[in-house]
Amino acid sequence: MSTIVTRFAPSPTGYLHVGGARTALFNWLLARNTDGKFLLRIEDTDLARSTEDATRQLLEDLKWLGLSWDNPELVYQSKRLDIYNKIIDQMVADGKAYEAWETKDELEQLQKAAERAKRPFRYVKPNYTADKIQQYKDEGRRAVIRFAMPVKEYKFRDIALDKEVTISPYEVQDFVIRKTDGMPTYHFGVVVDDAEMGVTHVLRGLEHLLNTVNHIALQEALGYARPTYAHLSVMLNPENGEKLSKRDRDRRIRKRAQEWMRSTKKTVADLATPSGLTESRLNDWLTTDTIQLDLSEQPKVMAVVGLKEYDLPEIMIHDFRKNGYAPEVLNNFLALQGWSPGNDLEQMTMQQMVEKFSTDRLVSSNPKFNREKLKSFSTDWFAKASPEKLLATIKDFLQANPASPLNQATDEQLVHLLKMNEGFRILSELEEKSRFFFIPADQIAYDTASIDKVLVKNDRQGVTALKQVRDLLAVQNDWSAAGLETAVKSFCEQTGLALGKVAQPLRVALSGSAVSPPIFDSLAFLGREQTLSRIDRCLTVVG
RNA sequence: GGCCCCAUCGUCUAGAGGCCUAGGACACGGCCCUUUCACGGCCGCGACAUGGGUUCGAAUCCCAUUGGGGUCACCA
Repeated sequence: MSTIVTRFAPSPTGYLHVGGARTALFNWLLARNTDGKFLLRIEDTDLARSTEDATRQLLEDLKWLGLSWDNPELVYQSKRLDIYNKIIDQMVADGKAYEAWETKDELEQLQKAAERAKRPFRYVKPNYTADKIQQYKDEGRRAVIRFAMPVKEYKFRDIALDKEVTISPYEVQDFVIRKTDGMPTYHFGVVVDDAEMGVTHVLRGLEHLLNTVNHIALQEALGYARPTYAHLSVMLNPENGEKLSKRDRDRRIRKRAQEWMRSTKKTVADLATPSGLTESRLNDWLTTDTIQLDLSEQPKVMAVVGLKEYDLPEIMIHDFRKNGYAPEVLNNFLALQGWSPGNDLEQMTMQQMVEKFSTDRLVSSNPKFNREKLKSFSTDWFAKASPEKLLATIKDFLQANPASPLNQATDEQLVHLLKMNEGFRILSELEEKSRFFFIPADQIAYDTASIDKVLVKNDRQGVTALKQVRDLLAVQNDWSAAGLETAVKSFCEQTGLALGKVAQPLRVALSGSAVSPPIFDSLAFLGREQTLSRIDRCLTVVG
């Protein structure tokens, strides 16, 4: 039995997308399951979009997920031009490929004409005369190289679909293998590199299914072995049933902005002023689905319409990290999008997934990405995680959220916060509930609705209770959570107040909102001085 | 539109012709727990897209219809 070699071959255009991560995971799982090799290759042949920064982010995300690759030297396609050109030149010499002189514009015209005539567009090699070629050269045109694809029926087996896929001769056409800028196209790059790297199994998204015919034709022309193919289902956005896309985040913001304007009877101008964007820009964005806000504009609009980072659907791996998921949980959930170990088994460690993984349990229908279930997995994972694991995870989370006030916390305090927040789902929820501990008393923002409900309403009974409990706390000796609980509860018994009538005013006074960790833990964590000064400030606020 | 892929609860799925009165998980509903938000416990609701075959017998095999998705670049 020869070694199985898989690979992940992303193009570096930004942070890693969940779809890409899932493809990487499956390739990694297959390699680890069979004691094979998992290789990483950077497909940076699109000069306009590839950046070094993006490569760095990509590697960071892959490392965060724990998907280790086995080639110590990364393969960059942009560094392999000599190899590609040698092969391409030979193909041209052998008549297996040729120079084609049409410009992008000309090709586009042909495609449009075909669309108008309701015919599928297929490239047909024109008859270039020597004069014509000379004329093109004089115009300064540069030729691409096209592969003269043998016209015939192509068949290949797909082990994910568990079937033979047949492509008819009418579907094949001569495709570009070298662009005018001298770079190879994707089709050419993958075929050559997969062969040279000894890749035996290609697991990739279903969107590549029809590309496979180009690849096997090239393999035949070049005398390469054909790898085993498995095309994975496509993860879908549950809201519209389409492929998950970065644009989904922008859509969510637009939807919220429209709701905000409707419910508060605001105009575009009301949105423009506080966000600092122009009215015309916002108008275009609000009315056109294809126009997106860029990364610097998004937060400005979000702040105005009341959207938080974690309200947006996570699409990039980095989004999940920032929202406080553990990488193991994400991997577990991603593994279940298009694969199932059977036997009602769902929650697994990385090790279990490696042991159980098998390509014949791949599921071929497209899953809708269900974040609620992911969140539930996360809840269970955090509940079971060891203290050391929890601490490491929250520190990683804070590293991804440098602006969080929790970055001031000591390790000991973090452990404490983790303990008092038991039952939390994701770390961003813990952060949201606990950040007030680390915000100076005079910077606490009071939520007006909570102030009104808990303190002002019902003849300011809440204010009265708060004043009384302040007096009690001022002389309280035992400032432990248990001691505070005893003191406050006996106070409740004496006054006949329900605990909630005391705890909620306190909570609002300390945190500014009606939500916090358990009240006695919170008091103990803050300490007497902070507690009293926050109560005093709150009392000034309510007057 | 051409071509290709897919089709079990709202969602992710189990199911390899009789173990199916279709199992699990998430979501949802009810009750319980509770100082808030969560968490947790118990109970419940809920699916084989449709129509034809094949077979003693079909969620499972075949065909058609319908529906969904993908793809038609000098982007990967």
